[in-house]
Amino acid sequence: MGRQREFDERQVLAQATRLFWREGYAATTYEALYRATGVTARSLINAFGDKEQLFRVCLTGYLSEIRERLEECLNPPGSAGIVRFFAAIAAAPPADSRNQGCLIANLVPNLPVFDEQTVALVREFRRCIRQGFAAALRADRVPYAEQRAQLLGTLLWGASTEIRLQGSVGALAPLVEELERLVDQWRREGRQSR
Amino acid sequence: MGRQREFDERQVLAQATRLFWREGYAATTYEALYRATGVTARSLINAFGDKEQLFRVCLTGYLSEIRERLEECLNPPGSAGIVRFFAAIAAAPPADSRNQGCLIANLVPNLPVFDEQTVALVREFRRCIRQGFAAALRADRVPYAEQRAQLLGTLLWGASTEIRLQGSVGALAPLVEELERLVDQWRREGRQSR
DNA sequence: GTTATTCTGATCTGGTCGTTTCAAAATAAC
DNA sequence: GTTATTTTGAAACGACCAGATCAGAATAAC
Repeated sequence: MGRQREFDERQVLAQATRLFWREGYAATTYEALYRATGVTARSLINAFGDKEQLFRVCLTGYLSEIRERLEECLNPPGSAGIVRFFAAIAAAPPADSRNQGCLIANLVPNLPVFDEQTVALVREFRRCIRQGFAAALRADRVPYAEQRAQLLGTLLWGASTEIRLQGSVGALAPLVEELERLVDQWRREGRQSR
Repeated sequence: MGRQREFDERQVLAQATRLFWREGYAATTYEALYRATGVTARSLINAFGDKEQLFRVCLTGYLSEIRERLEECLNPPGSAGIVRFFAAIAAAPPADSRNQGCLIANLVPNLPVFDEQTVALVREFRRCIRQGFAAALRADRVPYAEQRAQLLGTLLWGASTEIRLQGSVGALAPLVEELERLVDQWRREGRQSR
């Protein structure tokens, strides 16, 4: 019923996500969104609600992509999957938005300006990562799995900062290499304690 | 010559730093600065230049404080100092601004809005941390010192994110514990390879 | 075709914020 | 005391931005 929408929601969301990713939430104006998507502010608000709600839709899509990627890497289960996950991040093509760091990590310093639902998404992201890492470590009977999963989760936040500061995922290679040594060591501990 | 300043610059800078730390650069308005310091926008601009220049003075003070703290912890030299450094961060009193994460790490996601000189400060911070960590590892003949220093530096960025997300340094305790195990292990490698 | 509903584009509005202007006040040098 | 210089407060400026209003266009149900 009524006039039908003139734009493809998925396409618009993808481009909006890219913009939010590169410029940040606050710096992304409706005008910039219009330039990037060809959709006017009025229509965006009509379709998705206000700016933060639109942003939240983008965040939700991002979160499920990450979740998917994490599950892929952690299959077959085991701590090697953690290294695969970091390596996959470090392998983003040069023009990819991922060279801007993690979309979700980037908003942590600005959390006070967001409402509860958005904050909840950030916490969900963290929980998801930490839980995945812990399961992977337990699969290899690595001791202190929870604590080490926390350390790896913290390291992932840091990797995002590092990427954002460099503007590219390139500098992550040595980190992945070192991470591999670390996880190998933990896996050895797991075999000994069996 | 001329009328003398009616406020104590150091005191104002300290309070401005606290405000920037808690609210972030963009969210800190001149009016908030006035409420916190009693100094009007006109006077601040007169004394320190525009908002970003004022911020940069705060950043510079913060940077030298961190540098000092790092040197303290890394004395006597050795990898144990790294754990001391992280532990010192995790020991901030509840009302301390440090419960808001690292002042410098917090601006990385918003780097595009800052000019070259401010970005340079961020890079200087990173260089300083990484170099300190590497020297500490080399003192114990830990192998892969540079790469591992990079990993620890990345972990420090992540710790800031974690603190900022939690609003307190409390959740850092398990991380420090795990870090101690990790550094101990590296030190053992150093002794073996000697 | 009619009606109701939804979308779209142009234009406003209300508000915020960083910075400037201007004049007055205060002080140092002479 | 006079002059030159600097600081201060109030008000105003100019830019920007998120979201609202409103009328018109398009479309689906009937």
